[in-house]
Amino acid sequence: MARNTQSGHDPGELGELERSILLIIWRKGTLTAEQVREQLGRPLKDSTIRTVLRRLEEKGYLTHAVEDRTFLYRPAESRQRVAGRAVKRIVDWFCAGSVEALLVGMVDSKVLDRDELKRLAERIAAAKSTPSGKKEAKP
Amino acid sequence: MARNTQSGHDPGELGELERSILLIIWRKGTLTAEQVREQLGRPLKDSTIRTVLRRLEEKGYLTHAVEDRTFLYRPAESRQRVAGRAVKRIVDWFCAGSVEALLVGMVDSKVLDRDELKRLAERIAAAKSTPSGKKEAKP
DNA sequence: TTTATGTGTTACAGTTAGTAACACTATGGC
DNA sequence: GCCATAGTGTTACTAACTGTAACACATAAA
Repeated sequence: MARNTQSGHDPGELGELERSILLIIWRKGTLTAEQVREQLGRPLKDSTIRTVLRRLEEKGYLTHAVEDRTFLYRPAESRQRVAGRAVKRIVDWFCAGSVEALLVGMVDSKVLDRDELKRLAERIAAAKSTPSGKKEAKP
Repeated sequence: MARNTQSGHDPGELGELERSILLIIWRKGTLTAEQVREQLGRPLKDSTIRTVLRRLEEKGYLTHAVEDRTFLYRPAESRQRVAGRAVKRIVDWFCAGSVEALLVGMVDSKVLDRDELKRLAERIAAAKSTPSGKKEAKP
């Protein structure tokens, strides 16, 4: 046996190419395989691109709609949402579920500055604590 | 070609068993292969345990000292520090380096509650902004 | 010297990501 | 109606990584 065996999908399982492609789609919104290929710097056959796109869809990161006989791929979830879940996984694994421990760890490993954290927290709390109609992509 | 090809080490690359063992060592501090085996619930041969321990050391998560002809494994880094770096990787990949975006994502995906975030931030800021001798494991 | 106990080496199988060829199908131009 | 083109579906091969372990070697204890 080998490799993760994770139930749900979550990044970290993404390879380099998958990630690049996913990022491109997040950036552009909706793309065909061909367009993705153009965006990528690397010279890859389009069967390659399409295989990766299909896998990303299987893993739940993308969806597609068929328009005029062509697949239009779109993100199935926002970048940040995916990132949020990825972090949750880390928190569960390495911080016994304690977000606080994680934040402390981030401060420790200089990923985040103490003061910055405080500022951000305030900003975020302020920005959204008043659900002033601000629509929100839901689960 | 396949699998990550990451330069530095970072979790996410850890398999289930590796993670379990790493967690045990973080919990207990210093252990021999045998002790690790006892801690694990599963019935694994000790060559298995030792292989995994060696790999974890190669990856930089553990160190060992030889005492009386026996290997004593210890964490090379704290759990939280490793978690912090893992999160940084995610932030870089999926949030273009913006921790703020990540925090927002966490709030979005319900990993973290807005208010909780604020409380934690304050607590953390308060707890350590006065480096009152509180020793700290350094990089 | 034999026996434990612990280490080093080597290996094999399963999974996944990177990469791609090839076959099949509409669709538009001639 | 026939063919070339564009796009899809299927299938496959390889390398890397993890889980799992056997086996050989060394040394301390009995």
